[in-house]
Amino acid sequence: MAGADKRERLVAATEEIILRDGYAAVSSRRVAAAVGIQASLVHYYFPTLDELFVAVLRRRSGRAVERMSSILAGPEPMRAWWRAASDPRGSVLMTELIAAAHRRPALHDEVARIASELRRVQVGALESLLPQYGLDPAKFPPVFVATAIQGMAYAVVQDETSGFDTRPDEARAAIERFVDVLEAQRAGLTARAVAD
Amino acid sequence: MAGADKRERLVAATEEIILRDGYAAVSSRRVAAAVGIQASLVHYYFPTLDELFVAVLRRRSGRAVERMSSILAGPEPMRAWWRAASDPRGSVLMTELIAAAHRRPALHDEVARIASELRRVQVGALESLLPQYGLDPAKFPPVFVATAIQGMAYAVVQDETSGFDTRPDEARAAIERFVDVLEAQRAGLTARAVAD
DNA sequence: GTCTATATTGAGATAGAC
DNA sequence: GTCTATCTCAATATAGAC
Repeated sequence: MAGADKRERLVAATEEIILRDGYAAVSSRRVAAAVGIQASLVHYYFPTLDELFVAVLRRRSGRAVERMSSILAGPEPMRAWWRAASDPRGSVLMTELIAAAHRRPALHDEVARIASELRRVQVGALESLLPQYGLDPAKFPPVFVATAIQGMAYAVVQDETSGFDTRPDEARAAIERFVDVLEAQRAGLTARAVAD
Repeated sequence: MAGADKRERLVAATEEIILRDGYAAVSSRRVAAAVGIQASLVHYYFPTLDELFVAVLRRRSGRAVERMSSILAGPEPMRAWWRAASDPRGSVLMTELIAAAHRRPALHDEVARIASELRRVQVGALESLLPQYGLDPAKFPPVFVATAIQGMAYAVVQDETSGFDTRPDEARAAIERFVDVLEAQRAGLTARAVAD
């Protein structure tokens, strides 16, 4: 079988295990079983488990910075950002990878690099976007807004996927109504700016 | 040695291990070493590791609901809430326990119970508090506000403790300035209400 | 590339002496 | 309560045949 294909299947299987049972459930045996091969072959493709974890991260967030840039340059940046941030699979996976990075230096460095670049892109875009949304950057600086979006997405997804009875569906609905208001405000404000 | 004391020391040691290296680093051997006893004695006090994890949770959040109630009934509810939510130790510990609960049903049920009760108390208090802060519950319902506080605390603490270069210190400062504004608004509004 | 076999380490948990 | 000793299982990783 083609090596590239098997690599891909191993990474995909690992992602599924993480999503289903958490990062601590990942082992060469279990990944091998999911793909239908022997455990030692996992080590042929990924000599250490750390490299497998890093591959899972890269697969998910390889184009994360570019995607975030295009989201922020698109027609409804806030709505698109919220949608991307509150995607259950992506959010849960990142939470798990960050937790796993606790004891895996290679993974930690990679997560840190991506987190830093994403924040840089977000802050840069928000500097010009916030006034368009009618938000005063003196009151709500870019880092505040970025932290709020990311944090609320974490909280909602975690409660949803963990099955906590904290009314996360109501929270999600309220957040989306707020995004509606923001996008409507921006549409009004930018229309007026064009008219001037 | 007194049994209660040793139990307490085991739970405290487990908490330290979780905070330092994550929940996956907890093992009977490692906890025993931290306390200076044999691994088998850990199983004498906590027959299964699940019970040890639950004990860590109970120790931290045994009075969590009462504490949250008194925070919300205190003089500056938002400030106190933010301070409690953004405490690094508590936040990291809860994140790890929720992740560990992924594969530990007993722990999951206990976390879910506490999360649900906390949210109920928070929402109940916010119904009367939000107007005092000048926040329209139609725009920002209690579940929205509760999710925002908890989520932003998660995000800030995670970036701070993981050492991510996402400018979490600036985010924390901006959030605290916003809390200042909210508390000042409430002070003004409630003073006016008393004057009427 | 893929396998079998194995070295090594550590895990959770139990038995039984003291 | 606390220990030593041990069972059983699974982990990462490597060696070497094919």
